[in-house]
Amino acid sequence: MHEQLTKFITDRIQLSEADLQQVLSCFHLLITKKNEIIGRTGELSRRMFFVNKGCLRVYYIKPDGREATRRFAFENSFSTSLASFIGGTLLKEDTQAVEQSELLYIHREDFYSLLNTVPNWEKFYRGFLEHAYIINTSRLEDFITLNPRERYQLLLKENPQMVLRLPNKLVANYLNITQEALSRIKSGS
Amino acid sequence: MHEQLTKFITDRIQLSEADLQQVLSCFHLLITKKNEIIGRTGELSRRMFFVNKGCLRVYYIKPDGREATRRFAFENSFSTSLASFIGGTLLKEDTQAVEQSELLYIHREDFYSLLNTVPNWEKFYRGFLEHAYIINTSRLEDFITLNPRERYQLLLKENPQMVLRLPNKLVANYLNITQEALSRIKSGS
DNA sequence: CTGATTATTTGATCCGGATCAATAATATAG
DNA sequence: CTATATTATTGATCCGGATCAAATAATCAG
Repeated sequence: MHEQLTKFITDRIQLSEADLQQVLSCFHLLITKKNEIIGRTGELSRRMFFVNKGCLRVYYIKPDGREATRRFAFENSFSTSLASFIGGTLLKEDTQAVEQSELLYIHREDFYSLLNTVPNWEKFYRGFLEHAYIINTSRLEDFITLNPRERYQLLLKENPQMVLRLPNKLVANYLNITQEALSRIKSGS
Repeated sequence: MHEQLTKFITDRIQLSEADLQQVLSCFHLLITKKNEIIGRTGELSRRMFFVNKGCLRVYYIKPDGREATRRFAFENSFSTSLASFIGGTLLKEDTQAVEQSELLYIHREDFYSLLNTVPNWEKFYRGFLEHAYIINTSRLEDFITLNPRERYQLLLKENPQMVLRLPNKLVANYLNITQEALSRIKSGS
């Protein structure tokens, strides 16, 4: 059950067997149904998820009820509403399992206490933060430098699985355009 | 010369006097002229800046030559093209002093070697990364959830100095709209 | 101080993507 | 398998912000 997570961690930092076991013991299994919501705006940010199987979607809900997708997380990636997780504050976004998923989650308190008990965990967290920052900055760059068609073409090039695997509706939302607009872009008109 | 920087650091982490001196000794003064460019797209990311006085602007240059501003940094904040700084890779954006500025910079190698020599520097870096992540995510949120007028109103509310201190042209660019559009928004039409 | 450059404002027009609407195609539940 | 709901496509229209243009105001260099 923990193979993928073990690989993810040991690819990034060195851990003694005891430390590894301590880390793994903090993670719990969560099986979700398709479309199940596992984090809601306004709740306290309490968990960080590792995706063993399936896909998570993190999205803002606008005042008019519409959604704006910040991120998708597929197999072998971590996902949390980090901005809230850091301070243990209220969530500003929902997290939804887009597919039937198999997740491993760690509680916020456990995550941060590992920083004190496992010597290399600080380094793991550092790498995690750096990666999260880079991903987010790249996405910000896309929005301020590209138009919708260019954003789609870039996504198709850099992350084809996302276009192939997810319904158009969600891909369009991720690109911050309507599904009608995406449909027209795809048909090349 | 190092008072503001000292305060910034000691507000965030505890350091022995010796450690503090070691950290400060890594920083060098740079006085810039107005509009001087201190980091260019394509160069290696080598420095991180602390703004003692003045203002930095970090912006992408699009294929057609137009610019897209990612960030402004005013007094008492750090600024670097972090995504490139982390890996020591090529810059994807320019950094420009928008005003005559007084900066303290640290070389990338020195910054990262402090992680090994100053016990609490890892914690400082962690806080830095967390803060940078939060800022960037908030900006991404603004772009995917707000329209130009709403982005301006939020900026005026949360960061009035930016609107008051910078030329409209730059504020508009930061909001990712034209200066004509900003002018019309301001005049309330 | 003065001329030249740069920034701002205002107006006219244009255009990409949103919205609204109607089918058609798929997916899902029972 | 079938009925129902959801998603995708296509067309018509609309609208916010871009573009282009011109006049004014503000800055800056000498």
